[in-house]
Amino acid sequence: MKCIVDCNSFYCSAERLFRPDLLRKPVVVLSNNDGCIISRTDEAKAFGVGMAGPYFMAKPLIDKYGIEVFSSNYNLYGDLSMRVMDTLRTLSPSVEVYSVDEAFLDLSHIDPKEIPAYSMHIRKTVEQWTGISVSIGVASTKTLAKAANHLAKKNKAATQCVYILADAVQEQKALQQLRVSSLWGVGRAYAQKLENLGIVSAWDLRNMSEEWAYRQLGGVVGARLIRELRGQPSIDMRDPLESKKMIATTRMFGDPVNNITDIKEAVATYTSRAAEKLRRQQSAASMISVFIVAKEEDHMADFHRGNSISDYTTLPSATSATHRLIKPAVEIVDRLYETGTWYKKAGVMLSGLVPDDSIQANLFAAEQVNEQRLLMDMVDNVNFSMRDDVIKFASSGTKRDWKMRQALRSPRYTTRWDELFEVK
DNA sequence: TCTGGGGTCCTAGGACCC
DNA sequence: TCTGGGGTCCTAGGACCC
Repeated sequence: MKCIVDCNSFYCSAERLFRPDLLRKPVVVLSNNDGCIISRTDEAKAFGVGMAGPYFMAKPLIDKYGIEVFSSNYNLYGDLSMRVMDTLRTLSPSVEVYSVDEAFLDLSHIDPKEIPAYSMHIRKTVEQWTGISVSIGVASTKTLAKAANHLAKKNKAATQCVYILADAVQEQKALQQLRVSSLWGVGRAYAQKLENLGIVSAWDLRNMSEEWAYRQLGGVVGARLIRELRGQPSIDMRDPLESKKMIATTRMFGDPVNNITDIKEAVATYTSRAAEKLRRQQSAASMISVFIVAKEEDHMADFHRGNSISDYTTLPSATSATHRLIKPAVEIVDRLYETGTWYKKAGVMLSGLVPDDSIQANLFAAEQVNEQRLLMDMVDNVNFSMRDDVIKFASSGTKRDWKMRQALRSPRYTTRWDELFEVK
């Protein structure tokens, strides 16, 4: 059996951990730049606060009901996420971290009769060890486990946050209750298409043929979805050692920017960030692309499809050295930038990733390459152990007008000595 | 006035090769 | 003057996820 463990309102729960006064109060957490609501507690939801909606639109509701608001604090969430995942790894030999707040567990080592008790044990252990409450779904496939999890969350009181689909009868009952739109793998576009075709419940979809799904729902992906819904495992557990195939760092600016120096500073900074991620997984990149997005005049326009222009450079040889990536990145900015235009966002993407050959003392690499790698390791270590970016490249700038807004961030209780939680 | 960031997989279609 | 079939590699774009 496959099990999904999902932290309840993760970012909000993380904030509450250090603010027990907010325990049963409505709380929301905002995206970078304080733009959207990306996490909300059940209490906030009950007041009608929507998910992923713009903050400014929910503001009246938030003020009216005195909802507590936080800017996102990724240092805190990342640290708590690690603790949750470490706990899960003591409970199953096979754990796939699916996102910052979710993991799949293989429970084939547990006797089927023991699964309800074991699931409850997982939930209680994580809560006791980390203070984070989780919801659990268990079923024969990942997709059905996600569906079970959805039902566990929908009625926390009755399910105690655990829902198990042990046989075909329970699967049918569950799928009949779910709309297609809440299935894992069915997004907005497909949900609309399916409902137009009169396929409303997850059970309706389960009863369509694989060939039909192949034609209507994106080829092999659609056919696989049908098999999963029928209880035929078709999405395997992923190898935890797999590394990323692309690394990106992209941000909205705090305020729109119209001079090339600011944009180059931002791009240099994002490149440093991306290069750190690259070195962490011991890869080197052979291609770098940069995009910048102009601020559109029409605010009603679909903001996700802004006027993005991009270009890329293929590097003479794969590298993970920050300075060798920054140079081509800012050269791309020169090609893209148009005088007089206001820009609101930029991003850097590293691809064509290969294992880094220049790691530590590689006897076969030129001495100079090893030196670069050692320098980078040193920079990473200092930046990790001290504060953000104690050491940075001059091209990243020092004043950073384009930096994002984070007006309401909580202290980094668990990762900064000077922001530790104080007990009086 | 104000709408996030970081990923994955898949398909279609063009360029090129023999 | 006529002009096949099969394969690979690449990019762009669409769909999805949290």
